[in-house]
Amino acid sequence: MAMVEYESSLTQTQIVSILRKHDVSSTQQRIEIARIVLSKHQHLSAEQILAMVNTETTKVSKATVYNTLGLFARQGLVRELVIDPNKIFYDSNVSGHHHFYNVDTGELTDISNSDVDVNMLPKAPDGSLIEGVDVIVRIRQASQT
Amino acid sequence: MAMVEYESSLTQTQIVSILRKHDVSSTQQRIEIARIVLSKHQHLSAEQILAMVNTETTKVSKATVYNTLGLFARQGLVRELVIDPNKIFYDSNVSGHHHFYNVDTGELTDISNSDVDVNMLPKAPDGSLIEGVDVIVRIRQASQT
DNA sequence: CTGCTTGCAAAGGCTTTGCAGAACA
DNA sequence: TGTTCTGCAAAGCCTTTGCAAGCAG
Repeated sequence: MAMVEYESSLTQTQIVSILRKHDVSSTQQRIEIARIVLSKHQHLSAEQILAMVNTETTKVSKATVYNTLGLFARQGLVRELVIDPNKIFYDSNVSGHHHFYNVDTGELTDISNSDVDVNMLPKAPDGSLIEGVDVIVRIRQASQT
Repeated sequence: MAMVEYESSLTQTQIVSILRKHDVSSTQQRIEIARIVLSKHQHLSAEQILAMVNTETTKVSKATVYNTLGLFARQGLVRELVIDPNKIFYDSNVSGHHHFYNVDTGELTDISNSDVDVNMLPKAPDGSLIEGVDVIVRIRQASQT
């Protein structure tokens, strides 16, 4: 009773397929982590993922969680969000979108890409090319007066 | 010989005045740090600032550099840039502008505010208000083929 | 003088690493 | 069976903190 509640339910087979598509070989632990991270679009810290994974059946060590998340990020399965000075957030939504960051609560909220219109005039300097654009809208609790 | 080369030269009096304007009382160390940080628009890590300050006459401890930069940020003298997972950059350019971030080199370059047109459609959720918008354009070395 | 500031070093939080045992193909 | 992966704990990096001595007004 009282089991996990994922929004989208990815089958083990689907997860394995996704991992393989990103050149990540499947292991029990990676599947568990992927299940948490990929099933739902949200922003989780390594610490949170560690906790969520270990609420479940399988126990995964801290080292493996960190290493796996780093691997996932390198392989493009998740996106690393660097917003908070002392925590990396992992976002399974790899497609272009942006974020509200509540500086008071540390809360992170999605902004749909279509809600932000960024007209980039400058081209990347030198011989560099644009890889992505992150827009972080820092918000703060409005004073209730 | 072989002295420092600051772009704009702020006099001690000017620095003191700026600090005071931001409710920061003046001390020898804060003035030294401010001289480095405020004289020129650039992106420096605490580590770099520590090194630059201690190249000079006055020696400032690591703790004081970190604490002072935190203080400066809180008082609006500088802006903390959270872009690199394991380093905070301090930007003396407090006015609205954005950044190129070269993921290969870690290099940070300014984008003038006028070069980016962000049309923010979504309003901040709840009773929150927008404090600022950070746009980070991740760039990467173009493959020379 | 009285309080704020500095500095040293130790502590702290997050993440990475080394290496032996375990799991996978 | 060979290779890759996991896990534990220790190490590492950046930053913060505690507390005594020092400087500012």
